[in-house]
Amino acid sequence: MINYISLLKENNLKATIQRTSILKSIDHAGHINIDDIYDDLKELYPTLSLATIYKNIIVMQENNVIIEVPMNGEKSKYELKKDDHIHLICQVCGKIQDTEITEKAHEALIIENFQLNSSQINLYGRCKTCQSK
Amino acid sequence: MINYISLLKENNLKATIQRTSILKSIDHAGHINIDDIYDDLKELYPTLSLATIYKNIIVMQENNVIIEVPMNGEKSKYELKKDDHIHLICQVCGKIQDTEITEKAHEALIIENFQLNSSQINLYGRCKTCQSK
DNA sequence: ATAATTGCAAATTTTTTGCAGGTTC
DNA sequence: GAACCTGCAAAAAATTTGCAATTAT
Repeated sequence: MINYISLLKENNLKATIQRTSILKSIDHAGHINIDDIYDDLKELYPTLSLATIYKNIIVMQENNVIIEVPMNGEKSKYELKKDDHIHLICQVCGKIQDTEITEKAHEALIIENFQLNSSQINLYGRCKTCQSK
Repeated sequence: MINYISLLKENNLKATIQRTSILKSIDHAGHINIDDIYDDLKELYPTLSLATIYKNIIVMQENNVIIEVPMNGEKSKYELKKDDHIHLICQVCGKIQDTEITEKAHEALIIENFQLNSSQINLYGRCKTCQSK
């Protein structure tokens, strides 16, 4: 159970209800875009504005609370900041699942003459559930 | 030397001067976004419109001539269609370099319960040139 | 000759901005 | 109480659409 208030304060951001709600929405969804965050929250917080979400997505990225996941042919999604990992994106149901970068994979991505800092790995295919259909 | 006319025709698209020019622009740049394609071409073809570029980027993606490369915090870039590969993105100079997915890396990305179809791997760091600064 | 494509302008959608009032620490 | 944050409305930026004229095959 993540404490969104501490998470924000640790990263030098004031803990407003809007920010904690956005984080909760991202956390629950795993990966979610701005419009879906808005849809998710506007019932509970009818005065919440899209502009506020946009502003906070920017500032929370800058302060390392969340990470952008750019998507092919659709709006970027966002996830809570965590160590580099692999996204398994199901082309049937659209679900995004996280999986760790194994030691073996890590070694395989050591490339000559390139000083690696971070990685973004998206694998497209069929998830377990959609394979049995 | 790529023949853009054949490339288009092989993929069921009419070879217009606008399309071949866009492909030439993408090919020369390696990875380029829509605005930069427009800037690149508008001097040579002053009547070329951004709308035409947008329309063609969509149709050329659908017909497997080009691929979208979604970018963090900026507009998507496009590249000519080719086998899956790794992008080495330099965080200093911004340059994007392609490198092949080795057999070892390929094996390391075989993940249980996921039927892999294609991959998108972006590695962020420092290119060779920027390391020696 | 036919069907598809272009370029323009207009419409729509997405994102950013300015600022008065409110909130957090 | 100082600094920051929110929500609104308006502005700006990005993308899509409709259609008459043009072009590719």
